[in-house]
Amino acid sequence: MLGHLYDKQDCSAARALEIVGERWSLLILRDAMFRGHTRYSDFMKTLEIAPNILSKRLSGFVAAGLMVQGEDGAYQLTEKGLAFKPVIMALTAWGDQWVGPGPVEFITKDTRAPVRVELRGDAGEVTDLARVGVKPRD
Amino acid sequence: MLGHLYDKQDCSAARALEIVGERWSLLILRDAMFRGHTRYSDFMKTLEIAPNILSKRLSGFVAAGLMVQGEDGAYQLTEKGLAFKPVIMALTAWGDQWVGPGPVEFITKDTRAPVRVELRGDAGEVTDLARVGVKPRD
DNA sequence: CCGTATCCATTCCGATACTG
DNA sequence: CAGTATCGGAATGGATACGG
Repeated sequence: MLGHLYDKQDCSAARALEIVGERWSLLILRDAMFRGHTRYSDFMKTLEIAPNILSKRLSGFVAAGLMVQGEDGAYQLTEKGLAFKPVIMALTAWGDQWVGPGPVEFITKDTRAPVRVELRGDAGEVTDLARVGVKPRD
Repeated sequence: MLGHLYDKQDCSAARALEIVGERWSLLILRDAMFRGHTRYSDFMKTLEIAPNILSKRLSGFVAAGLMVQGEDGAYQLTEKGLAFKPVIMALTAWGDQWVGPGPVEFITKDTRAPVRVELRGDAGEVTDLARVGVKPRD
């Protein structure tokens, strides 16, 4: 974890990045969420990461409550960790469209129907990117 | 930019992170997208970032096509840069729910109606987090 | 085999000083 | 105002050795 590097940023994004903003963090979460990795060695196989760094990241995720480590040593995502899925999906979709196509498509596990990240309003209407801003603080 | 650190990862998310995966990158994009920052000094005011790092990040974004620099020196987001909005929104929403509430709500600029990041299928149906996976490669 | 700890080289980052 | 140069320190990467 980055700790309090972004502490002066009164912003949810900054606080999120204190937990997942280090190198390799997002790729580890991607593999945990979408490749079903749970073991230290699973991540070592797909990520060309230094062993000490992987160890540090996994411990950090446990400390931050994104993962729990079972008695057998397996790292399981918590609800907090699983809730991070849309971030990975949005990042993947952006890379897919603007950097270069990849082999990844998101689907439901049961019906296998495609699923995408979208911007929607209260009534469920799709909202164009350019129209979206932040609500000014009072 | 990180260059080719994640090169072996045949994945859109990894390629995206080579462009936006360094420290401060996402916060700079946040300020460009949601606070309307365009000048070097704008970012210096809200981000407690070292000047050399900010310089490097902004140049990197221009090199990567996320921003263009006008003759007056202002940094403007391109379509590629604007398309990154859902990632910041998803990250903010996660931080808001799981790390601590922030003052940020997303709305449309015209009607001021709330907008959120959602997972939807082809028919527009909302899809639960836990049901989403990736389509296996052929 | 799973995972951790250590050593060292390299890269990255932060603070400050400086230039046009 | 908009950056660039420099330098010390922190984070990272790679190899290897260690403990269960």
